[in-house]
Amino acid sequence: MRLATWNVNSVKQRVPRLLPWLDQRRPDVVCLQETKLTDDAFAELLGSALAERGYEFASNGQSQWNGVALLSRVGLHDVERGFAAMPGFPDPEARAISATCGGLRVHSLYVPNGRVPDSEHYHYKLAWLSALRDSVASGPMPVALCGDLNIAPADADVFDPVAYVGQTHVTGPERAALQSLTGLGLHDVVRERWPHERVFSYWDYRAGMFHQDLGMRIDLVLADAATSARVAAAFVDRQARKGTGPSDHAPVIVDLDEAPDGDIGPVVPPPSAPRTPRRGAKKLPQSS
DNA sequence: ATGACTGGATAGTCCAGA
Repeated sequence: MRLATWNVNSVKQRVPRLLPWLDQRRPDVVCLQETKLTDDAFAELLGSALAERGYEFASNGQSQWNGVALLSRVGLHDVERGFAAMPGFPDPEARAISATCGGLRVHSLYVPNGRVPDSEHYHYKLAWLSALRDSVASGPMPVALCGDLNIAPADADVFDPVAYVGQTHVTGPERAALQSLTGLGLHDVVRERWPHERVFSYWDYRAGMFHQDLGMRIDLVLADAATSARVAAAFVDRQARKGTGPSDHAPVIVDLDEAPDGDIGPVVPPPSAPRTPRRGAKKLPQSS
């Protein structure tokens, strides 16, 4: 099962990148963040294109800001928007959706930015993460938390740790909140696969930051031990950050081998299009 | 150069992102 998460920075603007990416990468389950559309507008924009590709979908959106969604062609059951005791600012925001897909409880998360350490937004971020932790602790297993966590887990996850001192995404309390999540027994599967490599998932649009690979790794997949033991490949799809009209985030893709007790796998057969790469296509980083 | 880019809402520019 191929699981992916992507902060698309407006799904309306990203349609010309999202649909070809679905056709090329053929993920079974996709977590989207920053869709920036209401649920009605999301269904209107993508409903038929997703159905053609065999995806069911569920979104939790609002106009203008935030918005998350799940796409799946391995089932989409027990959809929950938000989570128990999720704080608002002050009203609840569209930052979380979860569902059971192919036997896995999948969460698509867009953690609040935090803006400035010790600001109201920052404390909101920490409270939101704390409530998420409690919700996941009492929720179903196996589980994968996927999305834009807006925290760089370690100094190696930012291009210049010195430049980030005093900024959000790297502060002690944010990293402690992330550790409280992984303390539930969840594994940061991309970092475990690439323990020493420079791996980023976000690059500022400005000043050629992507071209210079000056970014951060803030888009994460956190999976329980049994699921992380199924990881066959885990990587950032940098190709999706290149070219015309990209998001400022790249997708994170995780391939899971079949579950020992029998993951039913895709319920919709893949289209018969050839899987051979284009001539001149560049190889993606693979896990073996 | 407390900037550079992009998106959304708006109708001039401002807020937000990270």
